[in-house]
Amino acid sequence: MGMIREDSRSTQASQRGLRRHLDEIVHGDCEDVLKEVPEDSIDLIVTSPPYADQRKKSYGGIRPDDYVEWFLPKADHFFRVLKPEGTFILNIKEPAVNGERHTYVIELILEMRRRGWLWTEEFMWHKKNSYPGKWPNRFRNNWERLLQFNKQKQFKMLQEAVMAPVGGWAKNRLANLSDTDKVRDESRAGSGFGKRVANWIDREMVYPTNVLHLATESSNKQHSAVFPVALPRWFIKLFTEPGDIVLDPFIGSGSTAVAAVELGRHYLGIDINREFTELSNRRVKKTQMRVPSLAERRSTYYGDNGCQ
Amino acid sequence: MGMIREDSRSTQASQRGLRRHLDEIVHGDCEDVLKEVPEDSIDLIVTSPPYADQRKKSYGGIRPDDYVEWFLPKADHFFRVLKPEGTFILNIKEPAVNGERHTYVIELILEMRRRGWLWTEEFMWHKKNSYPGKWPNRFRNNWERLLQFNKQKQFKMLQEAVMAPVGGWAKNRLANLSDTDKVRDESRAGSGFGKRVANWIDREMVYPTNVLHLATESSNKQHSAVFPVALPRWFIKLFTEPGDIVLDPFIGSGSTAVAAVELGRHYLGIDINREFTELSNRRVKKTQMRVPSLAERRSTYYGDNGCQ
DNA sequence: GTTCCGCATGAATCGATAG
DNA sequence: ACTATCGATTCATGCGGAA
Repeated sequence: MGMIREDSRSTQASQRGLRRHLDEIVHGDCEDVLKEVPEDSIDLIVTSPPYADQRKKSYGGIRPDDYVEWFLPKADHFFRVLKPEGTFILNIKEPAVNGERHTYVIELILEMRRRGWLWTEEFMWHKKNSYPGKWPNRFRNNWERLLQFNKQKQFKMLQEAVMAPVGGWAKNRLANLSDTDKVRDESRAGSGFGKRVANWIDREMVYPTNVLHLATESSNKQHSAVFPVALPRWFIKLFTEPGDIVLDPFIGSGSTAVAAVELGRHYLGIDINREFTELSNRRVKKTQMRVPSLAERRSTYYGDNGCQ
Repeated sequence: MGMIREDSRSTQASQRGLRRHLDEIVHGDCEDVLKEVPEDSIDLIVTSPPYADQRKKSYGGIRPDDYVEWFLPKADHFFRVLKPEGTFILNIKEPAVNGERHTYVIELILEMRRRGWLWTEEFMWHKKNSYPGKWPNRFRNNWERLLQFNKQKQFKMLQEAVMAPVGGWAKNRLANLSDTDKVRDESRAGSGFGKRVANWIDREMVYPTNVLHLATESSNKQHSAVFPVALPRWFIKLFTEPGDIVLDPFIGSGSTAVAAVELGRHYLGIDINREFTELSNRRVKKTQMRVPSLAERRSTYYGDNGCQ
């Protein structure tokens, strides 16, 4: 445990079982795949597992009442492979069942604490564009939980990496810039908007809060990613350094791997659905081709957590 | 239960024990005071009880580990006095203790369900002005829970009363228009943009979500209420009709009573701290003097839940 | 009258110090 | 070792006075 700083570089990647899967998206049950991953080797786990669902489907068909039992053995594996100073971010939200919010998420928190996890924080994801709909006894759900678990009270956290422009007009100006605008302004090294952003970093940046304001990525042509890349990106910047290893055991459409590649981190993705692994592998490959420029740009700025 | 509509008017107020305290803020322990309130007589309970605290103080000195035990007998009283179709809104948030979020809130949810409550929904209060500070392992807390409990699956809910103008959405639409579009629109008819926005606000109303964006009234020198009036106001409009009865058993600076008066509902406030009851009684008196005009104005509009 | 600047004010949390 | 107290840190908001 005294060699944390050295471990956090890619020396860990040379370990046998891990090297086999490093920077890959593997098809399989994460419980099986993780058996081949050495203990204390992962810097960050960030994932959005299949939510509990009433009806049986090929993917994500866990009944709410069975969810805790289904999840706990996997959480044990996560505990084993996570570095002592690493972090586990779990995106989850209980559905309404029988007119009530189901209790499996809060039961899961209690059970994970009994198994050694620390429930360090609960971030709130405000989903700015939520699913439409109307019910007589309920409004649309517009938020999800981002549970932070750790193995010990001292964990790696790089708060400066996610500082955001100070509140008010500055934030709105930035939020309204499109990605292409950002690229254009950065590239024209001169008196563009990007340069002024750099000035603000020195003076007018504040630490964020535990509320994240992000829109879901709506209808991306290929895949319907409910887990927007900005979400893993934020936590990867916060809890890892370049060269560290990020694990997503339910990687779905690959957002976590995309974010890891963009930020120069290693990734290990797992999914039990073969189509998803193939899809996300293609998506990550595309990212890797355009990443050299992105890696530098994104690491300098891109530090907002949405609006407010 | 078949006379819900009649009961929801002030006929209930004629019952003996209730009439004694109606439209008053009473000094005492809510467990004692509520013994004098008949069962099934309250339409809405909305409250922000003292949060658990490490240190002992005169007000709010409950230790986190003792909180569930302290709260449950009170919750039993709330259950008794609440009408079958009534709602209980509980504003609460767990502090960080020993590097972790304490679990007493989620334990309380589980215990209240065992005692017959339905955990219908969890609204999220995004506190736009959160307490400052910086710590090595944690960001500032920027949200609190608003737990909704009910006695039965069918409860009174008047969704139209809290519909909000599309405001933010309209603004974003405008912001995303190209510059040339803006110029063209501004040049047109002089008055231009602002007027169009106003038209949209008047016309397009949408149902809110389960995320509320409100700032605390901390900077208010008269009464520094961490529970802003807008919060009880929103739930009173959503879950009661004019003439209904609202209970706040930990009324503090009186925000719930102020909102009830503004909206033409009866209130019953309780607080164990005598200074608070006197303060909030004065505050409510002031509200009652200016309310006749307010009641009409507020009931027509004032329906936003913050930014969005 | 507007706009702008300064200032007080928080449901906070951690780590150190003291009993 | 365990518990109570204290200092340091930090930012959105609304008020009041000034330009």
